[in-house]
Amino acid sequence: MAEPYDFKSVERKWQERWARDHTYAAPRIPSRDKYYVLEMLPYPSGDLHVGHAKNYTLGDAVARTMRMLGREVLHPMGWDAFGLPAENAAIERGIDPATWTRSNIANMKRQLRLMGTGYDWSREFATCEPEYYRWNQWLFLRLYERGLAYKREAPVNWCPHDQTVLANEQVIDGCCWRCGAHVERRNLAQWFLKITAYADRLLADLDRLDGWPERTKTMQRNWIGRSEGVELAFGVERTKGRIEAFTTRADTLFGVTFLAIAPEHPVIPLLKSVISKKHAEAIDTFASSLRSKSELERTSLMEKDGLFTGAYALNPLSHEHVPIWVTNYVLAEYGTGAVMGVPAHDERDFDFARKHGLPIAQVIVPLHHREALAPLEEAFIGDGRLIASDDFTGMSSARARKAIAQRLEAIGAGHESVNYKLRDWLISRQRYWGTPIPILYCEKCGEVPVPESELPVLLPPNAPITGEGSPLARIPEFVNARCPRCGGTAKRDTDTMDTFFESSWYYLRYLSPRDTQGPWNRDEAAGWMNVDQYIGGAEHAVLHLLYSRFFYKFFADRGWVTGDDEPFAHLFHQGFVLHDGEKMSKSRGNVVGIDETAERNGVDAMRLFLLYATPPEDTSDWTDEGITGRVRFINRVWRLCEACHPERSAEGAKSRDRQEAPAATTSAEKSVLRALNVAAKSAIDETTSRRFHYNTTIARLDELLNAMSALQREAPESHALRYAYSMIPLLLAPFAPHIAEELWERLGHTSSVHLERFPQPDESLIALDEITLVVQVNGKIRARLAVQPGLGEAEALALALAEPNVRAQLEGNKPRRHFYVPDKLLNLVR
RNA sequence: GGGGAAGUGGCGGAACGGUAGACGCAGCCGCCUCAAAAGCGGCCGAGGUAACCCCUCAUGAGGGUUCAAAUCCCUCCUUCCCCA
Repeated sequence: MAEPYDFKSVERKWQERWARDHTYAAPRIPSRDKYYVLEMLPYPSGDLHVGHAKNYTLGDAVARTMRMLGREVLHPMGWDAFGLPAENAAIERGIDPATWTRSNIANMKRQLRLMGTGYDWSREFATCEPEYYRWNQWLFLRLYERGLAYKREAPVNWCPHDQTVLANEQVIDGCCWRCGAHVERRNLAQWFLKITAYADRLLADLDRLDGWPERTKTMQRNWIGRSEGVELAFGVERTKGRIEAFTTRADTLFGVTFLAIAPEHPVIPLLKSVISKKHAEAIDTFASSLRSKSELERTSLMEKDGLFTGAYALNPLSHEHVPIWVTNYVLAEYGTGAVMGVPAHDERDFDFARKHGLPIAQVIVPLHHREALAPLEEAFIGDGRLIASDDFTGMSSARARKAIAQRLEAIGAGHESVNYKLRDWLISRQRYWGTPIPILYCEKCGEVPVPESELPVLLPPNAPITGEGSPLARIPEFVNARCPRCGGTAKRDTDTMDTFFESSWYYLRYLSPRDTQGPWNRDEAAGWMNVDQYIGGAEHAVLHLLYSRFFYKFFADRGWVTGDDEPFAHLFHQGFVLHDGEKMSKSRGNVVGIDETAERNGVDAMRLFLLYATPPEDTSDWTDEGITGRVRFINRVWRLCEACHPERSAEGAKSRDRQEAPAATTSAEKSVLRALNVAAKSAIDETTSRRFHYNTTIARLDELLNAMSALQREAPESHALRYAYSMIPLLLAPFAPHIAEELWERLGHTSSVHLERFPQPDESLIALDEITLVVQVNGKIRARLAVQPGLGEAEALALALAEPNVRAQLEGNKPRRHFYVPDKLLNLVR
């Protein structure tokens, strides 16, 4: 019995060799066909498990295959190192966030190497390094110059547990995305990035992103939420004030029976001048009861409620007086903070009118009707024909929307307008472990940007991190500064940036990670961008992936990047990994770690199993039985190749050159050569089509081993077998890089198999000598004919009609029609 | 409430309108062995048949398009994901 495969020492040996030789280093500027493949940079949370491994294994297999197909591959890795968990560790265990983060990075880097991934580590960086976040500050100032970063007081999502403000995207079901605490509303002065200035381009360019999953694009479209309509003004009676409202249904304007405004609406002080004291007090009570409620509660969870203000507004076209109500479901931040109430034609307005006894005025009827329907049981929300709408009566909804918009415009009471659900991106965080916002507040000069020469504004060490309030605000040496304009005393902004800021451009930093002249080198960016294949979880569909597109468009507008103004040409979302059908979590204690798996099964087996278990986009299940199949595979490869090993010394020198495929004579030999080429074709097709269903490729490798076993039993000295031995390392290289490298070396090669060319499939060796032609009668299989490929239609028909079973089914008749798919099937229709 | 994806043997899956179940896991039988493990070979959707052949049924349910549907279309059911 041959010695068993010692995966542990082989895997360690090659991981060390690859690190020593910089096997996966990419050139500064690509000289030929470049391929930039990137997995979303990880947050250094501590330990990697097999769920992470699935993501990185996929990216690694893609990178290795493309490299072997002759592309110049950039495959970098870094660390999204700012963020709350480091600070929480500081609060809970008194560990310095920087220390905690650094040790996690060291551990995770070790684990990534342990997985046998081929990254260009010379490009590694962590976003918490001053050399990185200085460029965050630099980019912030560039946005600031253009008016794309601005500060304003706004009601914000406040997490009472993490004591910080959250972006809308970080509020999940009314709760904090990180800690799950209930989110409240508060008013604070905050920094925003004006992503809304790019709303139209972010939406329109989705249509060009052919390499993105449709569902991700749909999510972004919904998030941007473009709607076309009319912005119109209602005059407030007995005042000179106006209330602006946006509607997509201008055709229902004559059906307005009330106006709903947010309790925070700026018109309220004006209303108070014309209403009774009792009404004014009631409004205040109502508003204060809502102040701490989250948006979700107000718009979805709470019952629609409201209060008549005592004031009336004037419909600009019908000149009707409509009561003004404050409601809990209209939000000051959305649109104009006011909504025209049309109970007959809007579900929410209908419910509200019923509850509060407001009139329901029908102005739209279905196209085939001429008069109002009997009292409505529910709102009629469809398009139709207008009734009771002055001279717009009789028009279709679509025509009336245009006509009414024009009339409003003519009388100066409105105009056509586009509204977006997308709101500006709030980036201020009252936290320590992030990029300080490079702004000073001078007693004389006001808001002053930190000059470029003074960047980076360093994060001070030894901050008092207690979990309450802003740590930076409690460090006088940090807060107190000189005004760069007047030299007087100034105070620093004590907020840090949302960590999504740094992850919106990190893919550019890999191109020149040590650059001191700019965030990236423009020549290298021109050479490498955009990212050819981006791989990461679907949970980032509207967060990171939208912010990155926004940033990149800004960079393109500034001329800092050239070519396409989209950063990611192709996007792939991998599915996650369960353990025995359950989600992996520390609390369940069912996390399958990288270290234990490497120890027990070897990482080549782990990588093969992760790719083999399911298509990569599907959820997969880690089971102990599942991986045994891949452990067997590895051992089987080893045994088969060891059987050939004694001949190595004699053949070694010869086998160093790429061998020609020997002529196969027996069917077992043909099977081996065919399986070899089929496997190569599968790997190439799955990669270049970007389907990445390597589960099928690995099944083809199983078949190759089966064919080789059969040939070995039959003719152990066969040249075809020896040829297969010489090719197997190349085929395995993208998926099981260690054993591939070891076998390659044992064949006598001195250079890395990962820098070799992948075998090009030979179609003539894939073709079969004899194929099975299926004969159907009326779509049901009635015979299988063993024929030569390329058989003509007439011959096929003649052979089929000679089959007894076919004749029996035809009952002596001639088929009326037939359909012939060459080399596949013949369907006879009776 | 809205949007999206998916339902195939005991299990993971394969089949990109043309032979349903590749490949693996589990199971069963055999070889090897004193024995076991490992390994190697074989069987493995359901029913009919002594049996090979062959026949019938079968891709969540029901309908449709087509010479031909797991695949395309419609309705429903279930599960998962995203958004509100």
